[in-house]
Amino acid sequence: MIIMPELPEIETIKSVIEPQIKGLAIENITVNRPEVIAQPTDAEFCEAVIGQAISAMSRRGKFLMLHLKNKSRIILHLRMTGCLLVMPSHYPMEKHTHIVFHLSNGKELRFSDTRRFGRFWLIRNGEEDTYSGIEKLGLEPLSAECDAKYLQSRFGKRKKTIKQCLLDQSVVAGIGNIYSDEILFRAKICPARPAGSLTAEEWKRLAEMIPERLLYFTTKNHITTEEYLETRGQDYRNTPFLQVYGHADEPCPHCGETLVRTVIGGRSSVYCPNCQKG
DNA sequence: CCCTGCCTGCTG
DNA sequence: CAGCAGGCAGGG
Repeated sequence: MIIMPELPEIETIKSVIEPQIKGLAIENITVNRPEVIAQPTDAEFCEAVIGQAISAMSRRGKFLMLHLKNKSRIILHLRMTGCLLVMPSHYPMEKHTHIVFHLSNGKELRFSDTRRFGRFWLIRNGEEDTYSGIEKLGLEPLSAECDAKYLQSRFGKRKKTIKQCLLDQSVVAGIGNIYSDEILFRAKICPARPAGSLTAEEWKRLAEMIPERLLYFTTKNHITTEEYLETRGQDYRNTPFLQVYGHADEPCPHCGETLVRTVIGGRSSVYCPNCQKG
């Protein structure tokens, strides 16, 4: 199943890509689609990045960052279909490859993106990032501060549904449409519930299930560098473990009731009407 | 608060 | 060939 990258997938990509590029210099860049570079211009981006070594890679929410030796950083967001691959330069280029970083070991870091929603930003040392949106992100869902008290304080008075709240990156960063459904299923909360109606017990279960599910699916995603390359970074291995997303009209894995698909905030949502009572 | 635009490929 | 998939910005 093709799924869009959320926190567990971004973690997977980082864990596969970082060891392959860390310490290498970016010797040249090929930009096939300049519009993929959102800030600054593609010419300035290349000028600032070429010759720099990559010191580390990190994740924040669904963003990835390449930290360069001169303390500038490349920020990227894969959005729906973005993909990073490290390949020998003679390997056939994936369709929709928009940016290629030519590395000092002869390999290439390639960014491909079918739907072309993914974006790159370059933030120079000392420059404030007012561009990428990374500064507007809320808490990391795996951090200790992201507890029941925090969730209730930020969401507890909202009229919108709890599902829409979980997708609000300015409160908790990294959850998308798939894992919001998976988290709410385990927390036994109907996605259509107004956030303001959740009980103390439900906030507690939700706060527990957010890191539990994200870590679980991150673990299930584990893949070797070779397997990642063979599958062109398209095979997220945790999909067989999804309990509700993609399983509408199938029996609930917990109670057997038929799972229901609805639309909440314009997003396809699947839940169990028995386990997750409205 | 909700809606649209951005994109391509897959499905019915 | 219309409809859908969904992250996020921007606008009404």
